[in-house]
Amino acid sequence: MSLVALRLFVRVAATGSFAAAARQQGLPASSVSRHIAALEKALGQRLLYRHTRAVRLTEVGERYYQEVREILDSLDIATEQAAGTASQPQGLLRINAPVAFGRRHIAPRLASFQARYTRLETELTLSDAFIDPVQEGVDVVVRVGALNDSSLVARQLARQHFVVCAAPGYLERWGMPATPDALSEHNCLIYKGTRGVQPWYFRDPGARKYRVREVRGNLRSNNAESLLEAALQGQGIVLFPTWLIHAELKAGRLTPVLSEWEASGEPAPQGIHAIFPENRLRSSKVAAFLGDLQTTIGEPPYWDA
Amino acid sequence: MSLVALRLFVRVAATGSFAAAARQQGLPASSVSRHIAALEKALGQRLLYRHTRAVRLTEVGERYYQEVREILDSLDIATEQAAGTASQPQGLLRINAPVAFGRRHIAPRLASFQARYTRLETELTLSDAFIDPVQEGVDVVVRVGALNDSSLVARQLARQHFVVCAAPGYLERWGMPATPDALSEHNCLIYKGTRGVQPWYFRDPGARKYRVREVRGNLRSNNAESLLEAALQGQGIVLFPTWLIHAELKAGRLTPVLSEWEASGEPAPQGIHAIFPENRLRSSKVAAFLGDLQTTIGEPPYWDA
DNA sequence: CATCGAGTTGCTCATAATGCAATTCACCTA
DNA sequence: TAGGTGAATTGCATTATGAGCAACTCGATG
Repeated sequence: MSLVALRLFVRVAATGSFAAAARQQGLPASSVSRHIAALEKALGQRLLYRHTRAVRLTEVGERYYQEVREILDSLDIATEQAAGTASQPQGLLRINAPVAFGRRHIAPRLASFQARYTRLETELTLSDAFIDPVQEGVDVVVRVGALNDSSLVARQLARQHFVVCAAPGYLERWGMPATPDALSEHNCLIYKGTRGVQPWYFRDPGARKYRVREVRGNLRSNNAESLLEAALQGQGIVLFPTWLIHAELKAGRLTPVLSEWEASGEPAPQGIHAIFPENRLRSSKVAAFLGDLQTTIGEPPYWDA
Repeated sequence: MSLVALRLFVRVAATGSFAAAARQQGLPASSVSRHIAALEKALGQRLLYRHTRAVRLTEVGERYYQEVREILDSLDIATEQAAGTASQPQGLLRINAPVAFGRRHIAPRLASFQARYTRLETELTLSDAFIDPVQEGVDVVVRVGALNDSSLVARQLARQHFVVCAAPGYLERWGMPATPDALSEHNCLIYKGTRGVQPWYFRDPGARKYRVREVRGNLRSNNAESLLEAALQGQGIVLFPTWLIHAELKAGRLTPVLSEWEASGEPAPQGIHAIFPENRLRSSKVAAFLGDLQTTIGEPPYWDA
């Protein structure tokens, strides 16, 4: 019985696919198949139902999977601690983040991060769909907004603030709205994602609750950067989190609007979180990354400072 | 990093010797050396001080050993449970017992035990010196008498009773002692072990405490069977636990003496115990063996019935 | 009905483990 | 103090094990 076989089994069980496990481990699918077969032979027990499209765990496979997963995690932690005593974190750190956030705030930080931890390789994947770190075998997942899952640990990296803004050219031409209600007279470029049109919330100075204001415009998109591009060209007013547009604000290519009112794209304050399986917290790789990220982002985050 | 390397490391750490680990796993010592070296290389850390005679754990080695040992145990349990669902316990069961007890009460039971669990191999080693199951890699250790160690779990198999007895020929010739005090007029064959001469304790009918009686004789030995042999030939009176001499008593080759007095070789009642590491309790091999042993011994044990 | 993706199997090749022998080294004994 | 002994390491030839590639099977999808 070999460790690789157990690792592959865990990956197969988590992903529900031999091919996915093979890709993650960088092995041919045939090896995966043979390793799993060897494992089953050693146990004298079938671990997976090979159904045509997906692979499902047997009853004993399910129990075995739960236990082996924990065991391998413990082993990795123990090994890492033994290896890491007096030395740096090493190995492979797999990070997943949303495309926009990752490009702006993760990728630029990786150079100095890796310069500091030279023995660390990183694998950064950017995707906007939610990723289960367990299923994908990822160490840290960065997500913006609501947290739904529960079996994972989340650590807040920063609060998310929104600003309403437009290009100076737009404001010169159409004027600066004086109140949120005045937005109805303006062309608002609105994000429309899987959850439908994103409402614009405003909080009056001193008030506690956000209130929705009607906004309309001639462009909606499920791609924030397209809206941003349009706004930069003076097409209209946008509502975006500060981490997304701080460079444009700082460079003056966008001008804040209605800054006395606190704006938001969500009915409640949101944060940017790092999410990971509970036991990864003890991993020095993850700890180093989170530490680096939190200090470089700072409080308040550098894009809000 | 391979499982065998980890297993070997645990064995080396437990025994403090490459050679012993190699023997236990049935591998050449060179393989052990190389596996450990590979493990250390993978960790980038030295795990063992190769001192000339013995091998000692490094500080990180010590921590790693503790963790890996538990991890491997968990893995074995999980694997066994997965493999054993709906099937019989299988694999290798390593038993250690005292020579006299093992020959009389373990070895004769193994045939029926293994007939019942056909997929189980057993390895019975008999030794009188105390054996640390962790160190020796043994599943179950049977010991008679006092329990000193603590990190292990002990389960009582039977209470130990002593009888004073002699061959009929001896009693015909020298008479039957009427009271314990009368033993001073008799030739008592006395066990003398590492703890010195074994005193003979007696408890008056109805009394609670044992009292030592002076006994003397012309033969002392640290080998119970030699004393037994001498007693069978009519040389003198012996004090022995019933499990040791029940066959001779039943066959009439030895006759109990002073049966109104409760005799003992220890100041307090003693038992016969199965001892094993705590987590082995969940092993179905061990569970099957203990179950079989307890039912075949019975309560009271068959040698006392 | 054809195509595609997923899993398995056959085959070759390279890497790694094994087992044996030789060597080193400290300790123990004569 | 020299030789013997047991333990660990190293070298080397043999063997076995896993990787990688390609061909094949089998459902599902469009």
